[in-house]
Amino acid sequence: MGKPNDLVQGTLDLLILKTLSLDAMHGWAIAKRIQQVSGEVLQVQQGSLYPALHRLEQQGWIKAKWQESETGRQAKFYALTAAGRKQLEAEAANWSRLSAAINLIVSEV
Amino acid sequence: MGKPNDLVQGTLDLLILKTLSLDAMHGWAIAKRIQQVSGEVLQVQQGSLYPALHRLEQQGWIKAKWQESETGRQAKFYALTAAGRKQLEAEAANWSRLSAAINLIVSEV
DNA sequence: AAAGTTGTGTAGACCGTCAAGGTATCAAGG
DNA sequence: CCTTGATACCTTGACGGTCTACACAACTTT
Repeated sequence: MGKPNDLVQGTLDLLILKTLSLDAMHGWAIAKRIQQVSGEVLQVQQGSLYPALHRLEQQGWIKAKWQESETGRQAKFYALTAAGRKQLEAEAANWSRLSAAINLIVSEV
Repeated sequence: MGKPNDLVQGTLDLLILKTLSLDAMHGWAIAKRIQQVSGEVLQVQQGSLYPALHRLEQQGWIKAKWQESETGRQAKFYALTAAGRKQLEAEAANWSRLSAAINLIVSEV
């Protein structure tokens, strides 16, 4: 099933921020949730996930805290910051703008 | 105007193929047309355009022919091949699939 | 004469993703 | 007890598409 690309380049930050806006969770859970909600279409590789999380944390858009996971193990829970909420809005707007523009082309007659 | 990214990474091939499916045209005109049809949202830089055209030609999806442009100058006109039409279908389907999946996440409540 | 438009092209840097590996803990099955 | 699989974190290196910034050429406009 894994088609050529499992992600659209540049949208991972948006996906993570949006997912975290619903609930704080750890990296592993974020990946699982994106995969599940997208109907198994989007696959987040760990080599994409963790660098992205560190990137977002460094930008101050998310904040990490070690906590016990549902399975009783220590896991790094990420939560959206205020700046992250703003960034999410900006990225979501940008995505709408760009995907709408692309659809204009694709549906051209 | 010029936001961070003028394109969504990985969609340029689709945009070019789709544009050429309506009419054979030269590179410069392709870029202008994408920009115009998208309402000036999508900007195709020359450093993206020409490599992409060469890539597509090498894949056998488009074919070049020198012809006189509307302004009376020589220009390289590109036309979609049969394989290119197939590729366009595949890329369009993939875009639908992926963008729909992303929208599922983004519009999550 | 200079500047702008059309038109093609390249070089190098940038950066996000992917493939592939590593570490560790815990649960379940043989 | 030992292995397998799931959970959970992480890094390294390669890859590839896009961007910035150039260069070149011909023709038009100011």
